[in-house]
Amino acid sequence: MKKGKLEFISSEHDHQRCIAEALARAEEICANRGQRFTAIRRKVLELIWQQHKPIGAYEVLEQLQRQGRAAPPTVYRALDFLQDLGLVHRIESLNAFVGCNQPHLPHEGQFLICESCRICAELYSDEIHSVIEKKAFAAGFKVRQQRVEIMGLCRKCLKERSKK
Amino acid sequence: MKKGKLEFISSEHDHQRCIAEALARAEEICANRGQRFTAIRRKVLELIWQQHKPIGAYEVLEQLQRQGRAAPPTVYRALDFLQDLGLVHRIESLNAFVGCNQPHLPHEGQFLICESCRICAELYSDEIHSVIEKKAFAAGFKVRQQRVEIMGLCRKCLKERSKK
DNA sequence: TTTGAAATGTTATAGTATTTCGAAACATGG
DNA sequence: CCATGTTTCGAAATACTATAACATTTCAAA
Repeated sequence: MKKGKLEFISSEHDHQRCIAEALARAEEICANRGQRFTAIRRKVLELIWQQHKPIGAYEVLEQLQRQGRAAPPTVYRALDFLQDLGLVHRIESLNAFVGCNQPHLPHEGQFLICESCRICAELYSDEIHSVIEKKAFAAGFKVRQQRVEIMGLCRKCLKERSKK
Repeated sequence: MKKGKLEFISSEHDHQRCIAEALARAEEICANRGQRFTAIRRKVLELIWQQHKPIGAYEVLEQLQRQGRAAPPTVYRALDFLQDLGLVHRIESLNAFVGCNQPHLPHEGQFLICESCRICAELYSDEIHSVIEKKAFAAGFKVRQQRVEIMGLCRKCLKERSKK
């Protein structure tokens, strides 16, 4: 991932490696915080990272069930855990979950969601963050968390659309 | 409502009038667009405006049922209609709905949600809007809609908390 | 007054998330 | 190594949120 400038995932990127890195980061973060990165949690995180698209809890559940029994609470517990550690974000407008690329940095969620291909990328813009903070403060509001969800078309889908 | 600076709803504001104004605005907007402001739609909007807090669809349903039969689709249809006209916004992180103060202006949703008293106020910040637009554009993304949901404490709850 | 479109009624069902309680796995101190 | 308390997981039930599908009614324009 380039620094400073977000790029949508290119089709040629090595996704197996991408997943492996995410799992490695997760392992490290859990270790640092004395949390257990159990088999279920690892599997759920891995399933989420299969694509750069948000995935629903019940979709995760279905996948899990292909290798044994599982019930909704199993998935939701894992998702809660992963969210608490910043490894996964919930996309409110989709009721779905996506892996976080920068779990080591504390940040608020800023998401670009492509309505065509469903890919979801994260912005890490201090500028957006601070403008929101400023405006909220001006209204006498103390911010605990801010979520930004941006719907539209990613670069790739935009290009394809203009071809026609 | 003051211009330029958002104020959280003060407890002494004349809420009956507030509701009446919202209904009058709705009536006008419907008329302008050749849409029917039916009894159900009016009632649902009125229920939503009872408080400046987001209200769930099933809560609206319960209220509706106090004066006759009603089923979920009735409520969701009215909510869809009201959202299409900008009279109501959906707060994604709460699965709930809140009335819009500025339905005549096209705008994206920017919400301040108090986690203590649940009151929800809307920002109308061009600055937030344009910064998000700019950053998305820089990422090659074409924005169709943006949602900002800010969780924290409103002025009033903040003050009360500091008393203790 | 007919008629076609929009709105509503009704039943069923899909989709998302949590509660509750009990069993198992794990880390830690003795 | 065992006892013990804590965390994690299993399992069943249920709550909450939203939509599908089709019948019926309402309304306005021809």
